[in-house]
Amino acid sequence: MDTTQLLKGVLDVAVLAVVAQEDGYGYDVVRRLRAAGLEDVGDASVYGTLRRLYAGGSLTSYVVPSDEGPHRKYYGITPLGRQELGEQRQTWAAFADTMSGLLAGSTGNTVPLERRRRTGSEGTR
Amino acid sequence: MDTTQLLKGVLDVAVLAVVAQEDGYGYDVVRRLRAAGLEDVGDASVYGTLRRLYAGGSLTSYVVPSDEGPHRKYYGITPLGRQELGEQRQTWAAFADTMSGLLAGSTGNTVPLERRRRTGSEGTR
DNA sequence: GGACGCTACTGCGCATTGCGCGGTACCTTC
DNA sequence: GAAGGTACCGCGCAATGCGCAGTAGCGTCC
Repeated sequence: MDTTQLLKGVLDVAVLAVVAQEDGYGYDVVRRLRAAGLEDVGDASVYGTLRRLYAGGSLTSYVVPSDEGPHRKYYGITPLGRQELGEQRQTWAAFADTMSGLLAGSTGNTVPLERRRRTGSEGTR
Repeated sequence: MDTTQLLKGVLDVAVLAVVAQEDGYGYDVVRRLRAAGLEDVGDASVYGTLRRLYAGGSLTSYVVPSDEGPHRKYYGITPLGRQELGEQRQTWAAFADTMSGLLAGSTGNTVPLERRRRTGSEGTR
């Protein structure tokens, strides 16, 4: 449902990854992200992220006038951006691993009753 | 790094998962989460999450006076919580999968130069 | 030719959520 | 009785994604 919160801190890597594959302009990056599976990503979020990454030195940018439509602000990844991407990917991998471990403990419904705590259930005191 | 943003929207599942395994009180849940790998989780975040989940009906709570120390506010998972947990786990799995696919595209440095420069973006024309 | 629609980007303000920090309180130990 | 670990709460802040409105170029349809 609310995949929105899951994007926090991940949009950066996602955008970096997409741009690293090939330079792209905002509108295009949005499409590519959605095509990649992040279907609910908002365009404003992507534009904002691009600007932030650019401001942080992870991306460069150049404007290309379009024949059919408004100009396009292309973004390309910088060495710093590539480095960031590398680190972030690792951070993500570790994090995802941790989470998978955590979530593996409870299969949603099947719970090893053996270790059930006697749940005191003391009355309210 | 700043794992803090990655926790967004995930702390909920994490806490649910931990409590689903066994009832626990705030201070304890914090320890368990940290032990599970979320070492940087703040206690205030956990307490807040517990309260939020409780308010949402995913958790029940009962106070147990402790012999050595302050009282402990135990939390247990409710059927609704278990359901939430199940859904969330799936959401997470799907999301993680998407991300892994996205990040797989760029190995940080190795990029298939072949597809460089193009962005045709098969416009509707 | 004006309305409409798609492309493309920007700015504004809001909502969520994790966190630092300070405060309260209980209990044990030196 | 001061110190320290346990245990919880509330306040206010910061980061970030998003909806929405606005601007603008260009093509199409009636």
